[in-house]
Amino acid sequence: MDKKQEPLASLRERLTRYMEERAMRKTPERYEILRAAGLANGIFTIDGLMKIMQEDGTFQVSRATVFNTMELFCDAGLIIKHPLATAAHYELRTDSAPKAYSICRQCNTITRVSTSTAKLALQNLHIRYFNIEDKLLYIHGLCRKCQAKNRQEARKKQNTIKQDNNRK
Amino acid sequence: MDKKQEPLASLRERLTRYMEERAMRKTPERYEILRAAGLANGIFTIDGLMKIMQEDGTFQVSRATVFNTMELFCDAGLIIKHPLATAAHYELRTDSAPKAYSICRQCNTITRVSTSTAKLALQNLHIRYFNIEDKLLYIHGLCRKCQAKNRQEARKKQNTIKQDNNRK
DNA sequence: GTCAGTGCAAACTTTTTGCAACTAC
DNA sequence: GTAGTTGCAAAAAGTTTGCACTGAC
Repeated sequence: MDKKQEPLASLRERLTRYMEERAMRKTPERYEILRAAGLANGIFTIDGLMKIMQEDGTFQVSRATVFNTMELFCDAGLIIKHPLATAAHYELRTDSAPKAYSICRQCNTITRVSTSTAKLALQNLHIRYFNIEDKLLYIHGLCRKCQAKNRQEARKKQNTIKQDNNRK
Repeated sequence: MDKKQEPLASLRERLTRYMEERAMRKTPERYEILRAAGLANGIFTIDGLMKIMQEDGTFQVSRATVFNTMELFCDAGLIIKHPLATAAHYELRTDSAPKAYSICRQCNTITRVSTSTAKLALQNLHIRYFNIEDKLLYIHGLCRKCQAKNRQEARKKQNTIKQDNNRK
């Protein structure tokens, strides 16, 4: 069995249990969307998920249903929602361990980063009267690509100024 | 001098420097919006900021300009943007120390929390090739109020079921 | 058979953009 | 005077909602 499918199977069970407890209908759409989220393999957007389902092909679900279902999955604790400036990003939530992400303020790319050091510190962090479900650390800044891009543009600009000076 | 005004004065200077370096216009609107952000005293939204400026009265700025200016302030590193599910929240950025927030998944309230323990662990956290500007820890879960509210509703529901059973 | 859930389109909210008018330089 | 900014309104993008239809129970 594909190793990646294991957490997905667990999530599927949790979804079933969640819906049964609340007497909700176990529609094929809901399971299909969860499956597609598994195929996404990491962080994804609604658009991305729609594309995956279209390419995968076997099943068509409307955009509105995907939105509604994502909210259900969030409430059920099956996915994590990252409400970024551009569009909400999601990812499967296989455990409740603290997670860290880098977000580039220029290209808005979000990337999961592994920070075992920070994780340990955050693990036993509590807040009085607040029932913690998730700890998400967002590290904002400039990614490698954008740093390089900016350096190059600064160089170009510098050259233009030099040319201007030579012309005088 | 009002103690609270000190960081604001520093931010004003940084704004001036930022704009001068880029030959941007030091318009009264920009300084006025920064002042209003100081009056907000914590985390605020665009709507909240507009209201503050209306009540404060001396100056009127259009919504679009506030949005544009907030982006400028972000780029200048004067404010932190929290792109939440409901609407973006902002706050003045007086230093680059790691910050933590609790966000209730039910009422969407965001609150700054002091976590000296986590701060220390996050302080010396680095990512290869990534130029870190801010570290924001979001702690998702249920706030005290919503927990109480949910408990109360569960109790009410339980009573209804009991009544149903008695009727039979 | 019933009603929760879906699909579609339309509404809604937040944010961005185009353009004329303005004003800081 | 000129070009960067503002204000307004209109557009865009993302998300939510209303309603008729469908299918899970």
